[in-house]
Amino acid sequence: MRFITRDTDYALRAMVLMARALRQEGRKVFTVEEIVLEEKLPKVFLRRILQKLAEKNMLLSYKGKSGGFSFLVKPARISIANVIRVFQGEIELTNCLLKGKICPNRPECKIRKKIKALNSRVVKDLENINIEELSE
Amino acid sequence: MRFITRDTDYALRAMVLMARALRQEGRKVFTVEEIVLEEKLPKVFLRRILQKLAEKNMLLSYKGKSGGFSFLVKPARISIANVIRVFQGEIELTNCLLKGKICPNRPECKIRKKIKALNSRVVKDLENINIEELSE
DNA sequence: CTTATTGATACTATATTAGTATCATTTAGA
DNA sequence: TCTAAATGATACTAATATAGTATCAATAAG
Repeated sequence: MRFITRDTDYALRAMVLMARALRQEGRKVFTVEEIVLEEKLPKVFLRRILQKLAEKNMLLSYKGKSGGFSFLVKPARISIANVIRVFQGEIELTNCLLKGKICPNRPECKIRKKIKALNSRVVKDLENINIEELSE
Repeated sequence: MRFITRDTDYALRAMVLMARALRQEGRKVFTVEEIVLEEKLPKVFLRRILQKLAEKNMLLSYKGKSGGFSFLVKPARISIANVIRVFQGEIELTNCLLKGKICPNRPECKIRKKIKALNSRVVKDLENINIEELSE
């Protein structure tokens, strides 16, 4: 089962790396190249990922020579849930039941309700894990 | 995000239907055709799904004329977790970190530990929702 | 025996995921 | 001012997973 896709995974790793260097060495700006060397990730793919995080106002990007990416939001305020949402959309365990096509006759389906309650807990948990603590 | 695939979804619906008819009318054996008519599902696809449930010893199949499927295990003892496992394998939110390829340098990765704890809770929750109660 | 059923398996279609290629734009610094 | 190093944007390709169809074999009730 795929819960976290590679987009999300790479984004988390890149930011965890950045958060650690920020805390330990005060380093703020990272190029894609630097992160790729540390983490051994596909370069252009990671670039697009960081671009998206910048577009979503988690990171700040600097174009041109000696450019790169830094945090716009403090690592402590970026949760795993936030990152998942950027790349995978809303966290939704009940996809099977919410679309008319698949479950047209069950407006008050029990499976749905049960899974929704579970979903809320999962989301809450994911909201409570942030990049800062992951970097410690 | 895809948590429950259509296999799992159809399997749950078919069994919920069967459990309800069993409780309400004492009906035990259902043909694929009957379930398909009620739930509007693709026939051959559902057949394969029920075959798999039989293979995994949740259902019992009867071949030949007036054959069909019945429960081998009581609906109350079949959890959503059981069904997910049949079609999607072990419930594993940390697929991103457990495969050597993707995360070779982090044997004690923090993200992994956190998500593992979350995973345990999700599994526990899914173990506690069964077909019988879904049919009520 | 015939027919309605499941068993098994090969095939196809579609969607998603993962990644590459390429060119445009920006900007620091020689 | 020019160049090189960086991100921005977008189109393309490959691999994988998901969802389903088609078909024939085996079985067993009546």
